[in-house]
Amino acid sequence: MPRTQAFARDDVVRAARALFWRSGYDNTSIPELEQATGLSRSSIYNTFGSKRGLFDAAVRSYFDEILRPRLAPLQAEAVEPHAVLEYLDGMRRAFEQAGSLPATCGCLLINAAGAPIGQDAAVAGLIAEYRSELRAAIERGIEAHSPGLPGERTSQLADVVTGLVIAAFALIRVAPAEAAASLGTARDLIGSAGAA
Amino acid sequence: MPRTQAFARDDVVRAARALFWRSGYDNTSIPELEQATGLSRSSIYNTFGSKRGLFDAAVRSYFDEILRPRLAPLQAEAVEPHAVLEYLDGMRRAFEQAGSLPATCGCLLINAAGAPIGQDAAVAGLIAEYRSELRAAIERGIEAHSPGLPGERTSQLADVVTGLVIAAFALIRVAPAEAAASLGTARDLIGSAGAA
DNA sequence: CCCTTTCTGTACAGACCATTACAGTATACA
DNA sequence: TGTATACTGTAATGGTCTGTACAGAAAGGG
Repeated sequence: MPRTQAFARDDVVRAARALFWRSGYDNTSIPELEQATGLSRSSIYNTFGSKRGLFDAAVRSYFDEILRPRLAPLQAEAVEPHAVLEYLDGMRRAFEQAGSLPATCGCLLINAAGAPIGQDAAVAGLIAEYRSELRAAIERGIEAHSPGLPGERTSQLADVVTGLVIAAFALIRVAPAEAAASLGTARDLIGSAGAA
Repeated sequence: MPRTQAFARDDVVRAARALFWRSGYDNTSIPELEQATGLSRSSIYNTFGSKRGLFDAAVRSYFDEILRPRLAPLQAEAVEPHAVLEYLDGMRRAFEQAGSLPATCGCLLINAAGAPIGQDAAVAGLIAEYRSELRAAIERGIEAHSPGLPGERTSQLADVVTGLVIAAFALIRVAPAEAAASLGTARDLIGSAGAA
C-alpha cells in the first residue's frame, strides 16, 4: 500500500555527517543539508524530525562507521601485539592524507566538545563515553604489546596515549604537523616501554 | 576638544571576553554583548569596528591577562625548579574550582580551534603560536626541574606534557574529572622523570 | 484502473542576526 | 558661553535562519 522511500537513509545520513563534520552543528544550515543530501526540507523533517534529529543520526553513524571500526582490533577478544601501534599509524596516515575529512576537520565529537552543542547533556555524554572507550581500547592494546609491564605503568601509559590522541584531534585544524607528531610521540612511548 | 570616553575600554573587553569564552564567537550575539558590556550597539561598532574586532580584542586580552601570566614563571630568565609543577597544579586547581570559567568552559583558544572561527587564518595562527609558546615554556620548566635529563628525553617529555594539557582543555566541558586527571598524569611523569 | 498512503516540493511565517544611518547628547576648549 | 567634536541611543535594513502548512506527485495493493 504505502509508497516506498525513494532515497537510501544511510547515504543521506553520511552526506549530512560530512557536513556536520566540516562545519559543526550550528554552522550547518538546512539549505546546505538539502543540497548535500539531495533531499528537500520536507523529507528531512519528515524523516528526522528536526535538524537536531539529523545531527544525532549523523553522530551515531560517525560512531559506528568511523570510530568503532578503527578501535575494533583493540576491542576484540584477542588483541594482536601490534594492534595499538597500527591504530596510531592508521590515525597518523589519515591525518597526513591532505584533503581528507580527518586531516582538515579532526574529530566530529571532539569538535563538538568545545562548541555550544557540547553543552547538551546527550552529546556531552556521548563524547565522554567515546573517551572512556578509547582509553580502555588503548590500555588493552598496550597490555597486548607489553604484557610484562606493571599494571600501574600500563594504566599511566594508557592515560598518556589517550591524551596525546585527543590533543592531536583538537589541534589538527590549526597545527597539522604538530598533531601528527603527537601521534608519533605516542607511538615512541609505547615502543620504548616495551623495550624497557 | 574631544569628549572623553565614558567607559573603561579594558573592562568592556573583559566582559566581552567572558561571553566569548563561554559561548564562542558565533554563538555570542551583539545584543548579549550590549548587555554584558553596558555599551550600546553604536559604541561597540564605533570603538571596535565590528563584532570580529571586539573578538580580536577579547582574544588579545585573553592572551595577555589569562594565558601569559600563568606561563610567565616558565618564561623568565631563571626558571625555578618547581615552576612547571606549580603551573600544572595551578591549572588543576582552576579546573577543580566549580563554576569558574576555566572549569566550565576550558580555553577560549582551544575551543576556537574546533569552531568555524578557527578556520580563520589569523585566529588559527594565534592558536598555533600559543601551542608553540606553551610547549617551549613547559620544556624550559622540565629542564629546570630535571637538569640531568638528556635533551632528547626532555623534548619528548615536553611533547607529552603539552599534549596532556591540551587534551585537558579539550575535554574539561564534557569530562572534568578526566581532564583534571590528565594534568595529574603530567605531574606524575615529570616527578618520576626527575627521580630516574 | 482506482484509491489510499506516503513521500516531496514550494511557499510562508516568525524570529533572530550583523551592520548602518541618523539624530541627539555630552564634553572640552576657546 | 558658544561651538566643534566625539560619544551614544533608536530605528531601520537586508539577510539568514529553523520550522511548518499545504498542495501535488508517486507508488503499491485491490
